[in-house]
Amino acid sequence: MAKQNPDLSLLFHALSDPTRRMMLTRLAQGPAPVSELAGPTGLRLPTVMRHLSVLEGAGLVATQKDGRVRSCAIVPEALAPMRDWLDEQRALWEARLDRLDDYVMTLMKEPK
Amino acid sequence: MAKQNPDLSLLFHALSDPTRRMMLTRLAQGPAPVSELAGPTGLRLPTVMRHLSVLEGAGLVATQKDGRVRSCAIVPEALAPMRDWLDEQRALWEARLDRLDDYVMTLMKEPK
DNA sequence: GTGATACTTAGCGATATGGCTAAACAAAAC
DNA sequence: GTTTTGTTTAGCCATATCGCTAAGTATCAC
Repeated sequence: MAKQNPDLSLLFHALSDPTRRMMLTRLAQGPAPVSELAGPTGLRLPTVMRHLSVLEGAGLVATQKDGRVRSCAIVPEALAPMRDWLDEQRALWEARLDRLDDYVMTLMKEPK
Repeated sequence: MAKQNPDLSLLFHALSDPTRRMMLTRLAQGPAPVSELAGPTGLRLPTVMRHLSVLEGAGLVATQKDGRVRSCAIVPEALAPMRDWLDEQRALWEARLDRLDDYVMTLMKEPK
């Protein structure tokens, strides 16, 4: 089986961890250095670094180093593929429900 | 750290695998027995069963057994929490951008 | 230049994940 | 009642994930 949309896999996987979602939510309020990101999690810095790199790998967060401080910021457009998938999926389901409607209508109009 | 929304974690995790997304997409066309679900994946049945139970655990799929056949169907409303999270997150980001605008405006209006 | 600060790298341990085969089970089909 | 069909369970293997500590490295403050 082909890999088909590894982006989505990375994205969903990045979001599947509460710590990472917490970090994202914090970053939604504005950029922050790594330690400030780590604070609320109660986790050690290396652990947080790992989560951060997962978020970066998924394209959800961009970072840059300023002196000895690494500043982290959210990448708003990164969620677009997820939204697209969601919409596409909903469209498929609705199409199915429509076809089901048609089918039922056909049955009802069936002579006898 | 508290667990905060394990539902979301389950949901995102379930969606982070291409095989599971493929299965979902197939199910969007209508209910299917396990073997039909397995076919396109090229994976063995026990493997597919595992994926299926992850999807079930996340509430994305409901199944029922009819004789020796297990019929699987999508649960459309299961994606709602994800959509909510997405919207909430977008709201946060937009709020932030608004505040940034305000800040910039304040700076511009600052008398000297 | 010495020390504190802010990461960063290396590496370990426990558990989870994703694939498999082999063997069991249960309902149909014959 | 035996065989086929459609799962299901048990268990193995390789790799990935998530936490940690300990020991770097690189700036900044004195």
